[in-house]
Amino acid sequence: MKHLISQLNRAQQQAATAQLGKILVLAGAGSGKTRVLVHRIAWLINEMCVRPSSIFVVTFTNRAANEMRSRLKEMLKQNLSDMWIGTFHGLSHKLLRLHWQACDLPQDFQIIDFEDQLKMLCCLFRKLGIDEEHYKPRQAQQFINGNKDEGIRAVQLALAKTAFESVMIKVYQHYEQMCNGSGLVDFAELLLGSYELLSQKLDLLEYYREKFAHFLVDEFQDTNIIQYKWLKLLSANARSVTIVGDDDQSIYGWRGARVENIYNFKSEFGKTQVIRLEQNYRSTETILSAANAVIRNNNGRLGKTLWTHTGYGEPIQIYGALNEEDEALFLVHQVMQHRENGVELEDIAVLYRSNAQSRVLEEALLRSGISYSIYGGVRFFERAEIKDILAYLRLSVNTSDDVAFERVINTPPRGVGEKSFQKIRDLSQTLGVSLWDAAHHLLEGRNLSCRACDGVRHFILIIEGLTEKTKGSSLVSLVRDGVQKSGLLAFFQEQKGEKGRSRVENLEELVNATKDFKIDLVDLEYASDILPVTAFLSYSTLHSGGRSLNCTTNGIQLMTIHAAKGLEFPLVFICGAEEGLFPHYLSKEDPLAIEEERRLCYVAITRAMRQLCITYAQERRIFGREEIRQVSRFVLEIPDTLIEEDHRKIRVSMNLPKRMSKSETYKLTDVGDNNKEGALLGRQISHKRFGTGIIVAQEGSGVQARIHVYFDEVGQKCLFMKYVHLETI
DNA sequence: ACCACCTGTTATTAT
DNA sequence: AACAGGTGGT
Repeated sequence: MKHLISQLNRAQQQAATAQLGKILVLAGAGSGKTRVLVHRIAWLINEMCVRPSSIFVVTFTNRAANEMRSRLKEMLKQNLSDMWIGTFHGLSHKLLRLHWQACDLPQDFQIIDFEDQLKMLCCLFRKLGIDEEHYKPRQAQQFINGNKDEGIRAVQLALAKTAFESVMIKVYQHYEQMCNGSGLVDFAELLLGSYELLSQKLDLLEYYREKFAHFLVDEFQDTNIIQYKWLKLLSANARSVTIVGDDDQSIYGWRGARVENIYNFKSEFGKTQVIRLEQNYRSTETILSAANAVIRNNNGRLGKTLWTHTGYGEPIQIYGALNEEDEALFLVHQVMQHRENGVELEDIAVLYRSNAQSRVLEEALLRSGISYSIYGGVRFFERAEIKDILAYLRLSVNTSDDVAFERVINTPPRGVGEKSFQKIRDLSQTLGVSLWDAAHHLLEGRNLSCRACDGVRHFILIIEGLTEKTKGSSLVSLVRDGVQKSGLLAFFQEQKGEKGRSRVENLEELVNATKDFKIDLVDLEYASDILPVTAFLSYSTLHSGGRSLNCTTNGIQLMTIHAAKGLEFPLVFICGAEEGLFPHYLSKEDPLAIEEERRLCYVAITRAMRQLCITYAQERRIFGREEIRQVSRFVLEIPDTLIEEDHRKIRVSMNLPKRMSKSETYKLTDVGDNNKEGALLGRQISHKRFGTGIIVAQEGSGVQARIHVYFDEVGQKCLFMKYVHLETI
């Protein structure tokens, strides 16, 4: 152990070996916080004789939890299955599974994702006859989740002051009933439910307080109100609480996260030892200075400045592309060049603000033959065909699951159309029973058309067949059965083209995935009587993040900045650094939101170890229309001295993207002949206000004629020929 | 009931 | 540019 500890720096050692009690570790990006946490746990076990079963570790992502567990296993070489380690949601889920009876939940309750939740709310809006012009289901979703994140139930809400509020409260109430009736639990409910469980069943609370004496929490700046209360409740008698966080990396305010939690920790938890980790081991000085320069523009920080002695390294490269296709082309170009210089593709990451940006980049990469993998986006378990088959499985364990019923009663089409389904819905409402039961009643009542009757009957048989299999057979054979008997496989096989093929492939991939699925993946090994399907279904929604199931991590990696948090790469590209995109236009009104965007930028920059390249497009297609864009303010906050100045070489040598060259009004030819269009390209010119520059593009004709000029001093500008007086040099 | 086609609408970020 | 929802023909 001494040997292990000696590998840490002073501050890290201090944190890892601190005396029991409350410890707040302010850990800057790349300062080795995971390392500290792992060593701290190892220290507790080895030096303080703490039993693993009394340790409780909370992280934010499954990835972080897995990494920590495997690092610990390697370091300690002992069985750690008694230690509770997981995400807030994962651990809450575990509590609910273990104590489902005390929570008044059905044993096979299922977790619903965002999409399911929204569908339920849409359904509810129709049922309650709410005017969808004025009130949107999306707003209700926000309202409900927002309140749940703060630990507030519908009944606890203050009386409505506005019409809007009263509608929302009504929806919230009905939504709760609907979830209870169907045995469904949403993400926020996992936390709220387990919080209420602990605060209401005092014997359980006592038990867990006794059991867990040591708490460790990662990414504390991202906790929301209910997570904070949950933690506080559980750790009231703890002998040690170690929290790690960085207020500069708080990027989940929109999900209810409160940075204040980290500011108030000292006063709330009592005597606290604060340790700062400010030495960065990840990035070059250049990258770090850029990050520091950007984040300095935020107010109310706890304040810390990262330093390193790894040398300056490469300057930060900035590329202002003509449009998003040019940006993608540039990326391809750069990646190829780096590959020639011996950089592994795995060491390259491409980060962007929103998922929609990935498409153009993907297309360019695909054309160039550079392999890549994408993290996030439309994730595997969120694909329509996968959710369809999961809906069959959900019904097979719980026929009250109305969302699942609604999803697949007529997928694939089996003659139960809108009319018939409405009958089922009506009956379910008048009798106050599930859609499934209503369908049963309706069959007896002979109120359906022949075709619909056959369809419903067939559907019921499929589900009942699957239910039989949930007990005896293996998970694989159940899923394989579901894929076939549901008719989904055949349905997709008949679909022509790329779409149908990929859907069939995905179904096959799902079957394969179930082969090596183990219950302990869900961390539920204690809930021994849980059905394998239920465990699998829970896993599928809780771990929906992450790459598609086949873990091909070769090639460059594409992901949103949010998804990149906690990761590091030798070479990082940040794409779409434009006003309106990053910072996002929905954030620009609110100064606090802008600060969060800036923190996001800080996170993005600090992912890079050796080299950073930032790109933006001067024109981008938004809603199909081309819009002129401006470079992100965050880029302007980076000092010039850190930035590579000579962009011209790249710019002029680049081919123009196909969208441009196809267009009639935008022809480009060799430089040299003044009579041809595009002849001015590459010419050096001087402008009385902007100074000297180089012409990089030319478009339009007559009065519309304009040129794009890259000026040495002020960057790229678009100028109308008829207004400017230029001099060629 | 289902399919093909048309039209208006529209988007952060994600456990 | 993509997508949900509506329309009209089979």
